[in-house]
Amino acid sequence: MPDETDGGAPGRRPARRPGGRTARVRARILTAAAELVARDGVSGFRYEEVAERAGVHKTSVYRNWPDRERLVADALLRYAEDLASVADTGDVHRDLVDFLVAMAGGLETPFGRALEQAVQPAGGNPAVRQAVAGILDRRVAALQRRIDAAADRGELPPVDGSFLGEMLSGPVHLIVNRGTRPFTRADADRIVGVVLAGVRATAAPA
Amino acid sequence: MPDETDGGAPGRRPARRPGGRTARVRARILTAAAELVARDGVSGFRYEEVAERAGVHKTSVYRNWPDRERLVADALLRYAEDLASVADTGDVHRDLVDFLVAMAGGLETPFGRALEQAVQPAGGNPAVRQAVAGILDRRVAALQRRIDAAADRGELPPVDGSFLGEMLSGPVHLIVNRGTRPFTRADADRIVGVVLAGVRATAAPA
DNA sequence: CATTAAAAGCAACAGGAAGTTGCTTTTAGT
DNA sequence: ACTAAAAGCAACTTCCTGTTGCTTTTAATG
Repeated sequence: MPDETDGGAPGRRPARRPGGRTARVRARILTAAAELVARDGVSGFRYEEVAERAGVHKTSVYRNWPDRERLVADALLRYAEDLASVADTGDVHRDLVDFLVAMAGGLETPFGRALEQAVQPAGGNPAVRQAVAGILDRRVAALQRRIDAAADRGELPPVDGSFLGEMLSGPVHLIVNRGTRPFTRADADRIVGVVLAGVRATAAPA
Repeated sequence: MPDETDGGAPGRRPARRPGGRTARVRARILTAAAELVARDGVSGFRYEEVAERAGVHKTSVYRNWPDRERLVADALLRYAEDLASVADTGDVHRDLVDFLVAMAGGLETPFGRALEQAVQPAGGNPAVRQAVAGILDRRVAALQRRIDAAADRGELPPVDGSFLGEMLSGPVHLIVNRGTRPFTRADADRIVGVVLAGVRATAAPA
């Protein structure tokens, strides 16, 4: 995650110094920020508390991240790597159900909620939103690959993978975001069942 | 101290006065708050600006709504009446597509985004969340009635209306919330097509 | 229409976080 | 070992939140 590597022209010698202490300080800040964002949401975490928790002075936080939104985004991105992946056991239905259950689990996490909040179009730097949206989309991409594989094998008719991804994950997001009831494996099973049946029926109308 | 029930029963005569000016002031505050919430999101609107926009003194806002979250909720609820309804032309598919398009239109509104934000489990008074969730759910209820009507006529197999509602509106929320591309009637048509086909296929297998 | 108390207006607070600045100290890179 | 980049530090200013005591308006009541 090199963000501010030199301006560009190599001419200047003045020696930037991303090593050693600086790197340590930045890492601690990001960790602290991520924890606080997960705890308090995107709005609601405080610079001073970040500094305190990171064991770093307030000004160091401000000077490294003059933009609050960027700090949030960098913190989220740093911890966004552990995303659910999609297995390929040969049984599409089962693989998709597993994926949805894993995805729901991730979304229910405080951290997942923070990510979710960060992509909301209301409020927030557009650049940040796009960055976070990108990492969420990587999941969909994995899903799409799995679907394409199934289509190649004839398990499914050829379909638009991103559309199918939306059909599958939309209800999951809805249920988890509302938070009024837990998302269960039975939910995932019903969703996948209806969507796959629907895709098969509409693609091959007999 | 005969019948000085200050606390509970409506017996107390000391003349509360919800009429006239008070009502006007409260209405102006709610209007202003709703506009600002729509513009700046749930977090990000300021009491002082509410007061200014309402042409009312700051303390009047604070004294009427000591709780920030309650103010937001009341403002949202006041303007949440104009919700999309579901027609019944006899053609389920068409009715549902119309509904989804209308719903997407509502969600794309700054106001819709604010509502959406208010139900997020992260951050925010649980009571408020539940209130807002309630009004969003009224839409689903209308949807459910339409579906039940179709089932009665044999257009659809008997299904769990709330499940169907989630299947249909989930993808809409997802697409609109991401905000990366516009939601079109073609989207709605595809969604309804797949879901209805899926429901028919899974309920009447073979 | 006069009375009266509820509620609005007003001004002056305290408190806390955001953000800035000038200076000193540490330390990475040569 | 030297030097400048970056961290620490302290002392600000600014803005918003939330509160309080007092004055003025005005809705409700008779």
